Amino acid sequence: MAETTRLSGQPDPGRRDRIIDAALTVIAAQGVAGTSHRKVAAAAGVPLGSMTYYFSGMDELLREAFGRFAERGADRFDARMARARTPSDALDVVADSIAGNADSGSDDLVLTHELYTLAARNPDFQQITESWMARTRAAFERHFDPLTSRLLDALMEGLGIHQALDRDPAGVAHIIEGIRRITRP
Amino acid sequence: MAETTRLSGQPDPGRRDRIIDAALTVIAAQGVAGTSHRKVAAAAGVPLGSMTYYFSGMDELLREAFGRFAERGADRFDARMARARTPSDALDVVADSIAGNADSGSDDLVLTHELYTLAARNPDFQQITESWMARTRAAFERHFDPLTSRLLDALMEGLGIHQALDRDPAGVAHIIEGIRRITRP
Amino acid sequence: MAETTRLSGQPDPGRRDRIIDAALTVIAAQGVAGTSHRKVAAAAGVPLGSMTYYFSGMDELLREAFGRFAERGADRFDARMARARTPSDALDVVADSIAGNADSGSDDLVLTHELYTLAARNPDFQQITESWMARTRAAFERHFDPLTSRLLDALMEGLGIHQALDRDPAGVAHIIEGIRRITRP
Amino acid sequence: MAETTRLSGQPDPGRRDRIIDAALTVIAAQGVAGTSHRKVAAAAGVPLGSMTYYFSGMDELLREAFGRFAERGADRFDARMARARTPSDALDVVADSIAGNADSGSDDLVLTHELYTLAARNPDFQQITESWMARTRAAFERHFDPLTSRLLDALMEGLGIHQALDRDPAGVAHIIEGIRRITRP
DNA sequence: AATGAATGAGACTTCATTCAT
DNA sequence: AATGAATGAAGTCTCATTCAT
Repeated sequence: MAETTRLSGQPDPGRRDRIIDAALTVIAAQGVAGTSHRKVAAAAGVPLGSMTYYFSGMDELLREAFGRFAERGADRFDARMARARTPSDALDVVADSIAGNADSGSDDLVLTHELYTLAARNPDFQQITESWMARTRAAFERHFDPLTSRLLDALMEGLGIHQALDRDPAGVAHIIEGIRRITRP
Repeated sequence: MAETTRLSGQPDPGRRDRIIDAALTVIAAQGVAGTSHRKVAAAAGVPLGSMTYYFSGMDELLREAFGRFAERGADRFDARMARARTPSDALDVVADSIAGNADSGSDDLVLTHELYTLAARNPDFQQITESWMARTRAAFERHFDPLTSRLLDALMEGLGIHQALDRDPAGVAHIIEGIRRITRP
Repeated sequence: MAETTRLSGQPDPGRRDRIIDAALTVIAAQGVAGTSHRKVAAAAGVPLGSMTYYFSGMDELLREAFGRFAERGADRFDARMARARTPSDALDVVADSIAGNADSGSDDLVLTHELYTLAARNPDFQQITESWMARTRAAFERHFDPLTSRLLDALMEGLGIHQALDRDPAGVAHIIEGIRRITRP
Repeated sequence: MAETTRLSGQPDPGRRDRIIDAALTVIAAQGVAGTSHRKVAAAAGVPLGSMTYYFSGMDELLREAFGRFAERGADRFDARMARARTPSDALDVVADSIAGNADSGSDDLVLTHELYTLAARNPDFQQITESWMARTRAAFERHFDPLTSRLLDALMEGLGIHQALDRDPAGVAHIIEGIRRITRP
């Protein structure tokens, strides 16, 4: 992970970014509960002292990390929806997204839940989920009316979660049937 | 919380239960990440040493606490669905359940997310969510076919989450429309 | 280790003995530093409460355990020396005893050192080593004069220790040569 | 033991060494079984947190402490043997060394036994005793052939131990006689 | 006579944060 | 601007011992 050896005291413009990415890695692996300055510093290959130099504390680090995570998720979904030409294409994208959650230990899934957990208790993080949700719905609204978009978003969320937590997950056919029903006025 | 002074070493049959309930209280307030033996012991009004006397470690405590939480949730939902005489009654129950999530800081919501977060990484907790989901679906299947039950469950999950994380949550009318669509073959 | 299930409160005459033997097993495996009432109780298959019922504390237990260990060691050596008919036989016994220490992790070796360590600091245990030494010398004096016995005992001790701690231990021929020299006036 | 008050966070180059020496003091007084981070920290006059800052755990501390102890012992013996001009001088050194063990509670004796006890079970410590023994023998081999050196070393070891554990220890005359015999081919 | 229940003390360790450099 | 050194607080856990039964 450390590219070239760097002399102490040399400027290192990307360092803050690297720390944020390392934080996401550590959180995915050990959970927010198991994340510490030390572990993140080790994962990022930076001295421990950097942690409180670049971030006021663990909270700021978590906020930035999950902010980036949500933004990336929204960007990705946005891009895929932008490529969809017809509502039918859009539904395929949704079905694919849900089916992609299938393996329960994926980093994305884990991080999503960690974020929701923080958001359930803390307004700072709720703001992150709120924006993410808004962008997802906006992406839907390229193809569907607002109510349908909202319902579709909720169904996707619920199916995605169950997909991951279920030992006998729904097949693609069932997912498509759900999408079909919810998008039919 | 401590009723009568108790002599050292005296049996206290309800103590284990009290600790589990206290754990849920602490988790709801501070999250799994912020939960410690000390805090739970203080909340339960028991000495710190009791914690590892009754539980092999924090893990066992969390497992028991969330197991109880899930069971209670399933019992409650089961009971409400059992009282529903017609599919229409059942849908009312679902709509009520979802709308009940409205306040984002509710203990139930917070605990649910904490549980999902654990389940996303740990099979022991996944087993808890799995059973919960199974019981919820069984309750649905009193009134609907299996596929509809599964979709309804997912929609309820997704709407519930968004209900809580959304700053401008869906109104009851929208929820009902969603239920209507998903239950219509 | 537990033979037949025994009802609580039933007399169990051998229990004290079993605890002492279990203590030696635990000490051999984990050292005095790693020995606790709990571990010994578990090894002996008796309730924890028995420990302080039968023994005033860890000290008494250690004293009894090492007392028995030393006695057994002395008995064994005594018996072997008693079977020796000539001084030459006796020397063979000594050589065999020393060579027997070869594997450094043997229980006897470990326990011997644990005992010496206690004796180096505590008169109670010094009394145990003192008696053991006295019996060993008495066994020697069946065949040798007191001074030779004493020297032989010391050489046996030293060779035994080095035998065990040395990665390239002395061969039997060297041991015999040592015995030859020390017994020659 | 703490000289001047020191501001929190200030470097203190000698501290690691002081902890190691304090550890030896505590071990000599209370045994490995009775040694804890707390006690060593108190003896060294450092905060408890320093213990795991400087040493990965108790094991590393013990290894370093006994490593230093053995090295010092070997240095001392080496120096004394280096001053011996003739084999006869050398034998005097040996006799003195053995007689020096006379008081059973001496720190050196106690520490030696603690070390042997650890070495009997743990290869890391066996390596320490092994090097010590090698250096002792090398010192002997300045004056004697290898076999005699080895036997002499063993006799010294055994006499030293018995000297300490014996309530009626051998007099110097006996010790000298032993040395005389073992060095006579 | 014997023990299950319980706990206070203390074990090791991790950690976020401070501070002089 | 950046960090290595250091520490107090708190974490989990083990333990010997006490006591009512």
